[in-house]
This record gives sequence, structure tokens and C-alpha cells, in this order.
Amino acid sequence: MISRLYTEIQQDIMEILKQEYGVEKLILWSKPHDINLGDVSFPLFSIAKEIGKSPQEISDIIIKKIAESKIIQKLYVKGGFLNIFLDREIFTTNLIKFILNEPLYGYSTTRESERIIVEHTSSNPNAPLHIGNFRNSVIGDVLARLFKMLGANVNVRYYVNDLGKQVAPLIIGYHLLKSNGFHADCKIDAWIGQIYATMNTLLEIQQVKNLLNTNDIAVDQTISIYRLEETEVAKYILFIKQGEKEKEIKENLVETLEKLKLVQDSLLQKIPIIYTELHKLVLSNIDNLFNMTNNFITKYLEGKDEGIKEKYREVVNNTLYGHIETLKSFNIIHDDFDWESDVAWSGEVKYILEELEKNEFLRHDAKARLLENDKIGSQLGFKEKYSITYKIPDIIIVNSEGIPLYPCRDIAYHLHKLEKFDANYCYNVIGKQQQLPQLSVKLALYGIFAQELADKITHIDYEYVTLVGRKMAARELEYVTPDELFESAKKEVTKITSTRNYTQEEQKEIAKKVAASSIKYHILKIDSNKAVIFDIKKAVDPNENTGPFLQYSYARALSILKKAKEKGLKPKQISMDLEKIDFIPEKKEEWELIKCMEELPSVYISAAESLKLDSIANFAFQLASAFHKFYDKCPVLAAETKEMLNFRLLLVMSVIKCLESLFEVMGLDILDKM
RNA sequence: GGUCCCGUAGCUCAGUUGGAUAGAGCGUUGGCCUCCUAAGCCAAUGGUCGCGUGUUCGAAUCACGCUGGGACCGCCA
Repeated sequence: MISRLYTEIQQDIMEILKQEYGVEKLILWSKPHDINLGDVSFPLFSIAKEIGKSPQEISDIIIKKIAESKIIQKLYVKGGFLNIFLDREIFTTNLIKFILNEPLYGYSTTRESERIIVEHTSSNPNAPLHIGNFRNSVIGDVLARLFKMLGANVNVRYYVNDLGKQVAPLIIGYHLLKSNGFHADCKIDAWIGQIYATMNTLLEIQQVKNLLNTNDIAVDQTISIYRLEETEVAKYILFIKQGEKEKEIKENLVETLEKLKLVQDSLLQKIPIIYTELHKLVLSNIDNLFNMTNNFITKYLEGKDEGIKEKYREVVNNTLYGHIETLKSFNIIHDDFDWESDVAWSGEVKYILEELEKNEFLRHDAKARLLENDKIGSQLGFKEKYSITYKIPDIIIVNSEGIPLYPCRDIAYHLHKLEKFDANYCYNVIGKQQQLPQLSVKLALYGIFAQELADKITHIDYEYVTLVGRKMAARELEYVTPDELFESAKKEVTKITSTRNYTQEEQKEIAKKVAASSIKYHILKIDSNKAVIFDIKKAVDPNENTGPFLQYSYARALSILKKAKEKGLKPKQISMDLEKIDFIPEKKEEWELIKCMEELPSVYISAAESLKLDSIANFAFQLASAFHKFYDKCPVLAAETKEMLNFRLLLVMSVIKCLESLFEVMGLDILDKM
């Protein structure tokens, strides 16, 4: 059971309208802009038009019929709105009784029978998590927590993309360093990120030099093929410009050269030791990095070379340990990890391709295969079902060498994932750039198997996080990690706590919890399809941040209860059959707080329906804000009467339960004091 | 060229299944600790809701067009 008093009134009204006029229409409740107008209101314009009667006439009927309800104290019509004043004492009694008797307020069985997979983070295993893909983790985590709050059986999975082409140079570089006695001198995934950026740059330099050669530009043999010197770059650019190639080719070459030179120089500055050492090691141990990389990719994809498998797994596992550690400090935990390579080796990919071929959904182009998205969509009613009116582009799933690509494995993975957990629903938190591949997965499953299978899948997309105007780029070591932010946030928090009477240990505890919640909340509160331009100063600024605002409201509430206990004050237990508490909340701050708390369960339900998680954060802010106002204007321990004291204590206890529930859903830490 | 997303106060953002005078926080200015934690509260300041047309009793919200930004559109994931 959940408490949704407004919704009950709404349904009563709709029922009356149905009985009186035979009209079934959704009448949404809203809050009047001015609290003096009422507590809830229902606009009657549209229904009036439909029935052909005035709002006044309609409301007269409603008023007559609904009058017996105990919760409503008064209702009247103004300007086409049916405004309702609630009976504060009864409303409050019901609400407090309900909140205090629930083990977890807001928990419901709305989605009880459902088994739900949430896949999130699934970051490429060649770098630490940065603030960009951390948005993914936050969204996924809160989504999973929300479904749990609504009673679902949730399974959180991480898809390990170890088959990415970019992983291979990392594997080579890592083992080169390791076998020459180098060890991580920082968090393991951060170190791996540095190796990856270096190796990728060396590889790209080699490739661009090869490209110069094929374009009849003599590459300086006296300089390392993995290095770009100032003078040689200038020379190449001059040659390119004088050459007879097409303009576009020329421009691309010049651009690539200039960009790579910049990346190389910036890496040399950021990580001079790793970069120079790796360069030396590659030069002396590998005769062709490009060939070696391709060899690694092919061998690993085949999955038969145990040596290479071991090498890959060791490195990728290390990156994952790093990711897990980062996530853990933000209370984010996965249940299962699925390796892309396992999917590739399983034979499911082959099966998928055969089925698609059989159903004639593949277009051939030499050895390459394209999934005919639009054909599936039109023929099987998919487009109609999901109201897609445009032509869906085809997507390449097997390349011209006959090698299945990522989307192909993703189709197989989904089949595997859904079966393994026997899921009713599967939510994939993946950046919006993957809209087409994600749609293709759905279409492919729709085309091959039962359509219900495809209907289970939902792509939760989100906009990217950019850093001072550019994207986070692992290849250039151009990112801010949550780990770094966490450290700076902790420092900022300590500035405040150090002025107070806390022990070292308490300060540390507070810093950790406040920092984590600041960062998580800062990301969560923004609508996921809005791009975030990350400003490190703002994320860490305790004044700008509203995560601690919530924690502080909790600490304040708890402090009142503690003080009450010290004074031997205890609120009367309220029993379930209690009709009325002996107090009518008259202060604006009390009443607003009460009404706000009532909305909490509805907030969860509609957040899960609309998949707008920021609405939870914004609600939490409203609630905390209402409590701070109450705190300021309504003394609890120094209340004027015994009844008032009792009532306000009950209110504080209720707020605590609301906040605990919200912290649980958002995965934020609770602090007793701060 | 096509598809999708975004454009609201100086800054960061809510509000969008059409509803009453468009809201917060930060910033700026001023006020509130003899009183439960001032990481708080109160007040003032600040907006052609990107632009235009249309639908409607009523548009930030819906439709169409335009504009600025981003993502995707055949061998990366």
C-alpha cells in the first residue's frame, strides 16, 4: 500500500465525472500558485468544453458528491479551477501514521513481479572512469535503486568491452613495462590510462608515417617511426601542400599531423617518464607495432591463444578493479560482469548471423554484412509500434574482412543477458551516440525472435559531459576523473569542518561522505538529455552544491531528536487506529512540509515511468528546503504547548524517514552530524 | 542532405501528457545566532521562456518554418 492522497481525490473526481456525464477523462491535480487559494486544484476547462457545461456547473456536482470525504475540508471554484482545502488534522494524522509505520517510506510493490536488468557504466577498459562516463554510472545506479524501491528484482550488469581495437596497444604496452620492471605508481586504472594514451599515440604516429609513404612523401628514416619531430612535421606539411593530391586528402593529412604532434607533446609534458620509457621499449623490442597490434586483436578475437588471453585478462581485470574501487566510493555496485570476449567465443554470434541471413535481413556488400533496419522495421510493424516515421539507416555488423563488429556481438549479448537473468525488462544506460546501434539490437531481436523479447529492451541515453568546451578524450589523457574530483571535494569540505569541534576521524568521515554525495548529486540533478559542461570549481564548491544541503537537513533533524532524548522528551506513539492527533498544523512552514512529504511515493513512481531521475533529486531539494524553513520558524523543543511539541517531534521523525528513503534511492551517504 | 536531442534571469538549472501573476540555487545588495548545528533562514535585485507563424478561451509546453549548439547517418565501440 502506498499513500497517495492527492491521487485518491483525483480518482474520486474522475469517478464522479464518469457517473454524472459518462466521460472518462484524466484530470490532473496541480498545486495552486498561491497557497491561499487552496492545497490542491483541478482545472476544469477541458472537461467543461467536452461536456458543454460551465466549470461552475461541473464543480457544483462534484462538490455535492464528494462532500462526505473526511480529508477535504472545503472546496470551491475560482476562475475555472476547482480548489480544495484539505482537513489539515486528518490529512496530517493519516500521513504521519503511514510514514512512521512503514519500514521504508516510499517503498511500494508497483513493480513487484518484475525482473529487471540494468546495464550501466560498461566503460572501455583502457582508462579510468572519467566524469563523462561516470554520468552513466550515476544514472544506472539510481535507476537500479529506484526499481528496487518499487519492489522489482534488479540485476545490475557491467559489459566489459575488452574486444575494442583500442585495447590491444594497451595490452602490449602494459606487459612491456611490466617485464622491464616498471610498476604502477598511482591508482592502477590511472596508470593504465597513461599507458593506453602513450601506446595509442605511438601507434597513430606510425600509421600516419605509413600513410605519408603511400602518398609518395619520403619519411625521414633517421627519426623514430613512433616519433614526430618539429622540423620533420614542417617538412612533411610543406611536401603535402606542394603535392598533387586532392584538396581533401591534403587537408586531412595536415590536420592529422598537426593534431598528433600536439598530442605527443602534451603527453610528453604530462607523463614524461612513461612516455619516453615506453617509446624506447617499443623501439627496441617491437619491429612493427601496427602489425603486432593487429595480431593481438585477431588472436584474442579467435580466443585460442592462451598466452594472449592471459595477457589481456590480466590488464583488463586491473582496469576493472580500478573502476570498481571508484564506483565503490560512490556506493555504486554491480552484480555481474559480462565479457564481450566470452560472447564472441561462445558461438552465439554465428548463430545470430545465420538467423538474420535466413530471414533475409542482411544486405551483402562483398564480405561485409549490413543489417537492414528499415526493412525489419517496416515489415514487422516495428516502426508503427514505436511511432518511427523516418527511414532507419542500415548498420554494418560484419566488416569487409568478414569479421563481426560490435553491434553484432551486442545482439548476441542481449539474447544471453535476457535469458541468463530471465528478465522482464532490460535497461541499457548508454550514451546517446549509440542510438542507432541500440535501435539495431532491438530490431535484430525483433526480426529473429519473438517480438516480446525486443520489447523488453530500453535504451536509456544521456548527453555527454564536456570539459571546457571539449570532450573527454582518453586517447589524449584529456579527462577529469571522479577520483580526482573526490580528492578536491574532500579538501574543500575539510576547510569547513576544521573550524568546528570535530575529531580527526569525524572530519575524515564527514569529508568522505559529503564529497561523494556532492559529486553524485551534482550529476544526478541535471536532466540527462542536457549536455553538461563540466566546471571543476563549481562541482567542488560547497556553496554551489546541494548534495550537502540534503545531508545537513538530515543532521539537523537528527540533532533535534537527540536533544529531545537528552531532555527526556518522547513523542507519543501513534497507533494505526488513531483518528486524529491533537494538533492542527497552522504554521505555513509546517503545512508546506507535510504536503511535500506526502508526494514522495508519487515522485518515485512517476520518475520510474518517465525515466527522469533528476526529478527525484529536485524533489529531495524541495523537501530539504521545506524542512530548513520549518526548522527556522517552528521551534520544536521550545514549542509553546505539549501538543505542539509532540506534533513537531512526530514531524521531525517523519522528515527523517523521508530523507532516509531519498538517500537510499540516490545512493547518498547519511550523516548524523556535519 | 536526413534523423534525434538541447536553447528559460548575469551564471547553473527546474517547470513541457496546454492552465491562474514563469520558479529555485549561485551572484549582487541588505537583514537574522541570549533560541533545536548560520553548510541555514528572510528580503531586495534580475526573464522579448532562441526567433517567427499557426492551433486554442488560454502556449515556455502542441504544429509548421527559421536560427544557434551537439550526437548519429557503411566497415571504431
